[in-house]
Amino acid sequence: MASAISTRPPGRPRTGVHAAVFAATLRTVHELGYARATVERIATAAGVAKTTIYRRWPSKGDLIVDCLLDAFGPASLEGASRAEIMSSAIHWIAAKIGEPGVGDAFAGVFSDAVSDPALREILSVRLQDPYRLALQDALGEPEDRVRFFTDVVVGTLLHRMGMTGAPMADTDVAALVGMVLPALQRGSHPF
Amino acid sequence: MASAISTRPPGRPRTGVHAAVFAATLRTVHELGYARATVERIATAAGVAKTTIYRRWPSKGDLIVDCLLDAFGPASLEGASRAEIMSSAIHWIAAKIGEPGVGDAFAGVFSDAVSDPALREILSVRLQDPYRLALQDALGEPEDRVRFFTDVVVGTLLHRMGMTGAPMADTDVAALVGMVLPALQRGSHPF
DNA sequence: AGGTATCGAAACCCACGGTAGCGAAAAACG
DNA sequence: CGTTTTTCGCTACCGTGGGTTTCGATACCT
Repeated sequence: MASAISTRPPGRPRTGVHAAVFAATLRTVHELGYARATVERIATAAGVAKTTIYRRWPSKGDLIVDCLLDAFGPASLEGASRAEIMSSAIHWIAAKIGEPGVGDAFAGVFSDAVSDPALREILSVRLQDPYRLALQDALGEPEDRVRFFTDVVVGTLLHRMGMTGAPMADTDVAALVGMVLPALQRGSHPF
Repeated sequence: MASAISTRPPGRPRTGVHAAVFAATLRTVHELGYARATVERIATAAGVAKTTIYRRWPSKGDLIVDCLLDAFGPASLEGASRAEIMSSAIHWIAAKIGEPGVGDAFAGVFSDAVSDPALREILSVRLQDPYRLALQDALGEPEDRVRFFTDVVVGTLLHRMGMTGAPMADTDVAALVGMVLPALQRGSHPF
């Protein structure tokens, strides 16, 4: 296969624009809300043409998911015991969702995904699955249980965000931890 | 104030169309999903003109909220103990969200509300507040606690619905109950 | 310089929420 | 019956936003 990789293709190279677009996305979503954060406005805020955005991301949903992946970064999942791991994971995702723009963007794509199976697939596979698999491994819990805990934690945080417009306060996050941990310890038979 | 009520106003009376529109709304949302359930399509499915819909409901959000109010009906909130009341409430809302069209409509309007403060107000005041107040009364719990439980229960159910496209299975609803009840019993200090 | 691929700008298409204007139909009243 | 009043369905329309197309300009490599 010829010289394969590492040979720079001919023509004008792409300008590195991901970082600027991600920053502009979060900033715009934070200032205007998800619905008013149009691709046009995001492009303008990033100092880039709308067409350039669509050359890199096939849809607004893909852009947001990539932006969230960049904002979340790798999961930490620290802790000596299963309880500590779960606790730190909840605090971690709550803090991330609390960052300006991140929560709005997350709730926004999730909303769009409800009636868009393709976007739902992207959201599920690219954003949630990696963290879910890491959690399964760290906790030694089966897939369904981790999915259940994910529904509870992320669902609660997003519902609060969606209804009040503000991220969940620390005391409530603590209450969430205090509610999930016993269920984790009890095992898979809460009856 | 003259003859006040009970005097029939002149002119052509309105055709009773609410029931047909509500049914058409749930059916259309169930078959096509929230995003494809346009007002135009709902009107056609109800055998009514789009303008007639907008003569009765100021926006699509109001229509959906009214439709959900009609579908939910009054809360039951039966049970001898606080635990039984909470348990029956969770099963009740889970069953309602599981009805064809209801969950999709709920998740859809919730999604729209994320970036639409006016719609969020409608959703909060007309749909959630009545049930929340009834729960506060029945459980004897303060507002913040009931809001927290609402976030957990509704958030979890909607997150599951949004990610999988299907309502939560009974065993998972039971697990949800098994997670919430101890927290309810523990009182407001889960530390 | 020549080849190639990207960039920005502008025009465009389409779907959808929501509005305006109109003639027709349905009731009440004389 | 005709007049009045209100609603009906229909069609045309507007604004916005996601996404595409086209085209000249520009940046890189050989």
